[in-house]
Amino acid sequence: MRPSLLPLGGDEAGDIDIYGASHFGQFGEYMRRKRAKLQIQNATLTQPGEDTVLFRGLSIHINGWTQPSVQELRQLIVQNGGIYLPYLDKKSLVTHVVTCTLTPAKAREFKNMKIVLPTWIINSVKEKKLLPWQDYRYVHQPPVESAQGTRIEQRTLLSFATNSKILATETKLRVNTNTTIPLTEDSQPAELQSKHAETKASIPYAADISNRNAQKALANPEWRRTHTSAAPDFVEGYYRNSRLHYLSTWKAELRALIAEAQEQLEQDSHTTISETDVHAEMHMPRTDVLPTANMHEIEPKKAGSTESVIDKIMLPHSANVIRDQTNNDMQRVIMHCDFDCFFVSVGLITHPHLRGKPVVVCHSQGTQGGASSTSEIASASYEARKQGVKNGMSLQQARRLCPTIMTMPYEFERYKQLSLQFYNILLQHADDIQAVSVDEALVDVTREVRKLSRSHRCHVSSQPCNHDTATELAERIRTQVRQATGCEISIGIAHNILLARLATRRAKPAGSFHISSSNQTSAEILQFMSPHDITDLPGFGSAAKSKALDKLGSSNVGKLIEISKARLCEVFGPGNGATLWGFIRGIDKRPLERDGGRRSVSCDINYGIRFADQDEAERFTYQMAKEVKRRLDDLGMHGSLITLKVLKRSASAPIEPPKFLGCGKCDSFTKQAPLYFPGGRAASDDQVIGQHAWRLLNSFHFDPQELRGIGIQIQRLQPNIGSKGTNSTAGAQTLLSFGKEISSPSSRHANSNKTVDQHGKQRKSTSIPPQMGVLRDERKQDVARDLEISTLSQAEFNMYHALPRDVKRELDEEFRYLAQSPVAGPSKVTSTKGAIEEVPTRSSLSLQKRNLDQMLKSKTQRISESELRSLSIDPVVFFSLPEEVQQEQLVRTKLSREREDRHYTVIRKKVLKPRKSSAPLAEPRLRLSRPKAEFGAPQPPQLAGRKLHLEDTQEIQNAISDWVDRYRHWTPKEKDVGFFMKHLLRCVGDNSMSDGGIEKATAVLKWWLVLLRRYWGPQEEKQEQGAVNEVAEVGEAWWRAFRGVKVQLDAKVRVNFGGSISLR
DNA sequence: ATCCTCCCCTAC
DNA sequence: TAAGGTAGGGGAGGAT
Ligand SMILES: Nc1ccn([C@H]2C[C@H](O)[C@@H](COP(=O)(O)OP(=O)(O)OP(=O)(O)O)O2)c(=O)n1
Ligand SMILES: [Mg+2]
Repeated sequence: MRPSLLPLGGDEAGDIDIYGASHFGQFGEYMRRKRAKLQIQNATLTQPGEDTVLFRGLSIHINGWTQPSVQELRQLIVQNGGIYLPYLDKKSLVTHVVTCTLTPAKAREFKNMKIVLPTWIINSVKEKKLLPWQDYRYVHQPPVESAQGTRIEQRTLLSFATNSKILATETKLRVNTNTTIPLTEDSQPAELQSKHAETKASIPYAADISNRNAQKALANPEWRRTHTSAAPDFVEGYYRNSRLHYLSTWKAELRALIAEAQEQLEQDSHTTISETDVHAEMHMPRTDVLPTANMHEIEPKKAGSTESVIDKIMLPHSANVIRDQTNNDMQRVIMHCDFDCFFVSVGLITHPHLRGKPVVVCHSQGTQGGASSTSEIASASYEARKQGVKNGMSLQQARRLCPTIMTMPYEFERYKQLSLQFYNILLQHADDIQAVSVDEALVDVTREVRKLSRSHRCHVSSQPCNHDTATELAERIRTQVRQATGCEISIGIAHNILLARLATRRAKPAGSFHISSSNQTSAEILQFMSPHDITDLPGFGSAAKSKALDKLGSSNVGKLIEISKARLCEVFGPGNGATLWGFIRGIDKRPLERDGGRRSVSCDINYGIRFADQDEAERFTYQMAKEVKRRLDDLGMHGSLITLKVLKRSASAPIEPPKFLGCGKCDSFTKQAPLYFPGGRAASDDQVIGQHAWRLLNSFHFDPQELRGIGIQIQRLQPNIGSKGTNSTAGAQTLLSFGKEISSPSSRHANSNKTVDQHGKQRKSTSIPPQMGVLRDERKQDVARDLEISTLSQAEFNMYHALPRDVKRELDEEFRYLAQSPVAGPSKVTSTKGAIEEVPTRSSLSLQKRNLDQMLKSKTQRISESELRSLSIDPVVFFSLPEEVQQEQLVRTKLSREREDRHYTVIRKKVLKPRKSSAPLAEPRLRLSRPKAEFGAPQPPQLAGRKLHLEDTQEIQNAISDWVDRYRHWTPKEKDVGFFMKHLLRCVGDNSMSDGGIEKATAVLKWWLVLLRRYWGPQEEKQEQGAVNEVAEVGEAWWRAFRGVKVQLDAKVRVNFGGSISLR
């Protein structure tokens, strides 16, 4: 009865990576890039002589082992005027590849290049003339017999195509000369080829034929001004129509929504449980999953049936078990739920007459574009898929495969609506849920499946229940979704995410499929895995496939199972290798992902970018900045780091790529800078972002006409002052209100009825149960926390515990002690680690005392401005906050202060960057929401440890201003001064060819001087002693630091250049 | 060792 | 004519 795990017959490996093939035209041109070092080394090798022109204009790469050696060949190339390319990357144009042997993967990669034997170099040098490379062409021998006929055919075609003369004078050698390729103007060569290439299409022939349709359109200046990035409202219009933009946006919204629901639930359960005993828990009102639907009837505590009591008491425990321990992985029940051809399914509701036909959703409608539309297909119906049509293909490609194809327009609003209904239904059944995308989610339904099983056993007494309750539940969910949305979903079920996802493929269309850990032996699971390709595994795509093919000889899971874990790690990296090793065996221990809070906000447009001049580019950049700012505002965030990304047409790409107004093959560049606002840390400002972005863009000095894509990313995010700071966004708001329409439902009686139940009002057992796992973690942490807190004064201790739970958790996260074990450290306490026991010194006591006083004051009366300032809190900002937040802020700041003063090692929960859990204690890390509200002012003043951006005067001034300004009430930290000095010293270093290094250092010092005079002018002359007041004391410390740095710099300058730096 | 930065890669 | 966006995992390699 159990489903077979053997591969289905029928379609199989014809896995053409269509998306990869057309995606940005970058194909599998995968090459690990290394930094420029080698190229520099190389430059030093060059000996420009008079007759070194043999290889002039040629860029030659040497692949793999060669005879003679790479070094020798390199020397020959370089000495004879050629450019040696140590690595193939997409930014350099290679003309020839020299090799003795080629792996099949490489052969594919180099398919369209001139591949020659080393003897070509040697003989050319010997004869002092450039010999025809064709005579030395490397011919790849397919390792096995295999019918590679087509490929060889293509090679032949290629060599013919490139057979045209090679002039030694060519500076940029075109890899492909198009003239011999017969193509009509509407059949795009790139797509033609990718269609029947069984490998990812490499650089297509004739890639340098400019798209004539596009050229024609762009030739009209008026058209260009209204239809491309030159248009004043291009950004807005573009985003209204970009499906990928919607996909990304929706995903973020859904994740935020779910995080919010979970957070609330967690809090509720904590509160209840921590204050009550198990009995009380039985009466605990369960909060519905939907944030909006929260007030629900309290469970009529009619613990009537044994069953319900068991549920109440046991379930949290099972949930607990599920949550953390890996050895219980086999017990989880994960469902992967995914709409069948989502956009098409939705579209069919309003276009019922197209049902059963090959249909796609794309922008181009009807006969628009004729047979040559490059419009991308977002979703194809299963009828269309039978003909080979795939999501992501261009319409013209699809028309070639299926001439009768029909199109439907996008209906973005409805996608979102239906998605919300879908999620609402899933939430009714979820212990935990991960939003994968608008049409797809991973749901942990362990609890409900268990419950169903139990009740089955009850009712069907003494039957060894070979009944698949998971599938039963899946079918019920499918029915629910069908009734609510009119669309089919498919569900894959398994005990882990990997298998659930793979099961979904089997389930589709309109079905469910269960890979049961109890019914399937591990051998069967291996058998199930074996026919898959590496690209079927989540997280492994075309680049992974190339690596596998290249370095391991196969991308098939059944073959890869023979590779050792160590080898996989070598090839794919330590993390990915281990993951892959598990995946190949059907093992996947990953928990469902939770939204950890936003870390960056960005917008990119890589379509329709066609500037005529700088002005257009500038205007566009400001449009983008405005968009980014809007997104930040919606999130209530701002950030202090900006990254600009630019796509520039690759030298080898045609002016107009095959895809209409696409970006084509591009080189990509990024540059980042700190983002400063005039008044300090205000909310974001689109003009300021625009200026930064434009300045960065300009710094590349690219021809505006060559630009093909622009992106602005903001990082190091912080909540805006006074902002609620929750994850709720405008989008989430919409979602929430939508959620209200769905009544909270239930599940306790769910097993008694098969219809979508009406008793929704009765109970809410459907809600997520209290998360015992989390609770447990929290308790564990409580211990640690109390330890830490014990170093606080009693008043602080009290206040700490009076804080709202979530705030406490935040503080806890934010300030963890690394040193908790009583390591008997050396009496010297410089190594900040493990110095705990030395702490209770007099100074710390007095510190406590002082804080106590301040704490008391802050509780009873308004804290004074000067006190605030002493904590580097801006009084104006402070008093504008709600009182609770004020308190939180005070405690937060004081905790931080005190601990630092005591030389504790404080691990700041990188509020800005809580990436990897570096958590030294408490292994299962409690996942927390982002800080709710935080001051912009007392930012952890982190100068050291981060890259200093000292590219231009503006940045220099900003960086120093920021530093001095933030610390103006404090003496500068030695560490920061040292860090700063080190950078300056490097500027005037001997080894670096730093042109302008001295100037830069001088500029820095000058600006520093300006600031010091501004703040502490009077102290400049005073030597040591006689600090009249605190301010003067601080000022003198700053001046001392300045003089110290100046002395060091002077010393080094004297050595390296003679003379000293003049600041005059 | 562990961090940080600057990428690449992946997914829908 | 079409609307190839985006957040986040992870790795390489340098800094600390
Ligand atoms: N290259 C792509 C892939 C997907 N999508 C959009 C349209 C899809 O309908 C939706 C969901 O993507 P899926 O991968 O789930 O594909 P479908 O739902 O269309 O088909 P199925 O899930 O049945 O395979 O995302 C898109 O716009 N472009
Ligand atoms: Mg789908």
